[in-house]
Amino acid sequence: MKPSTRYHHGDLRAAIIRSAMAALERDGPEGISLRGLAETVNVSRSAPYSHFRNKREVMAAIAEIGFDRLIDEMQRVDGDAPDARLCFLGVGAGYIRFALENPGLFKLMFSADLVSLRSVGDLDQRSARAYAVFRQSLDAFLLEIGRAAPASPTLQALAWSSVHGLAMLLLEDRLPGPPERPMDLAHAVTGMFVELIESSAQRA
Amino acid sequence: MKPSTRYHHGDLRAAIIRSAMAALERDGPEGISLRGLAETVNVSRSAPYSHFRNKREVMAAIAEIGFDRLIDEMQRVDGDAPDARLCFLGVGAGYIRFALENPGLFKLMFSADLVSLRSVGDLDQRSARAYAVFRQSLDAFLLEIGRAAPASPTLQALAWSSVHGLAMLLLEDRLPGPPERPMDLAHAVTGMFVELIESSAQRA
DNA sequence: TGTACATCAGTGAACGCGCGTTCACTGATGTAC
DNA sequence: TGTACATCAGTGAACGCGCGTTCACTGATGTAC
Repeated sequence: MKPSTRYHHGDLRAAIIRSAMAALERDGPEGISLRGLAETVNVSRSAPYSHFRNKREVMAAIAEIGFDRLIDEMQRVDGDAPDARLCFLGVGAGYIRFALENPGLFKLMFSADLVSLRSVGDLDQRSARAYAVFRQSLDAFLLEIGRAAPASPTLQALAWSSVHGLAMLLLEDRLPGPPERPMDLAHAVTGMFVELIESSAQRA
Repeated sequence: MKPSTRYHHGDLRAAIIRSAMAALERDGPEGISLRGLAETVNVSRSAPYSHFRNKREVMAAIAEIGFDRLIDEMQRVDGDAPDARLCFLGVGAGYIRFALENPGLFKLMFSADLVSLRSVGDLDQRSARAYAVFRQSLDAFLLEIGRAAPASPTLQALAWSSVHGLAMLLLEDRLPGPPERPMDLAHAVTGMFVELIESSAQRA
């Protein structure tokens, strides 16, 4: 049985996406080429065009999966306690862990040049869902500590920016004195954010 | 007088950098090519190699200038009061303003793929200086409100991440419900960060 | 159960493009005498 | 002041590369009769 000799691949679409994911982590978002993907999957250069209209569609498909995985990673709470505080900490840490473990994918997802959300409905929707997960866990935490429940747009932006910024800086190695255990820093930073919110809530 | 016909350009190095800056904001970091720069400056394709060893050196030179400008922008404090709190707010807002006004340059400066800091001594040094400006204004602010003066690595990372993350999300248009006046959000977010620190300081 | 046929995933060659970089060269400049 | 010459910024052609995409095609598949 030589599956690589078959005329019809079987599930080329899935194979291309799988290969694209691998290339993404190997060479980064810029390193992906349809020709390269086709070669990896042992298929002619034009074969991918039976499943995708163009390169942008492939990139969008990958980014879509990326947002699903990001959601999974955020919801994989560390502890098991249904404590809103721990839950929010888990979401924040999950966000950063996802970025560190899938740097290429993360960069792709958050690069306007590479994937323009607005043009692809499904992608836009999934990115919104990822954001909703983050926002809801923030709101639940606020509620738990007795503070004005739906976070203001400003607080939302501050919380999201903190996690996203730290992920970005760690990824691009732009943090002065880069930590040898990045996730330790991630936990420390999210922990400090939570403490700041808590102490400010006690005043209100 | 036809300066474009001269055999020797005069100051090709500066002209290339200037042209690169323009291309950066027009097409983004990926859109820059040495050939394109040469063409813009009306010079042969190989001419740039009299001033730069390769493309990486051009990118590094631009990024270097970028960090200098970032420092200027951070130090262009809004008010005139030598108030450490206002100063820190100005630094944070300056950081985000710089990113919004020079998106291509900002992305280049913080992209590990495009410019590897570690390999270029001068660049590394200037990026460190930019970070120092930020850290010092944070420390001054902490001092002013009577809190443990040199910020812990965790607090440094949180502060830097907040500003950087917000800049990045605004730049890549990844903030849900993108604000029509981004700098208003920038001021609100930095303002909230400062308030959180102040209220937590009152407890200690 | 057997055969004609429509479908469409995959082929292979080609189009046209832009890129970084090298190399032998040329011509302007300014310095030493 | 005038001239020989070293220097080196800039030329132009070429090398070799990888890319996205198109197009007429072929061969496997499965359905209708």
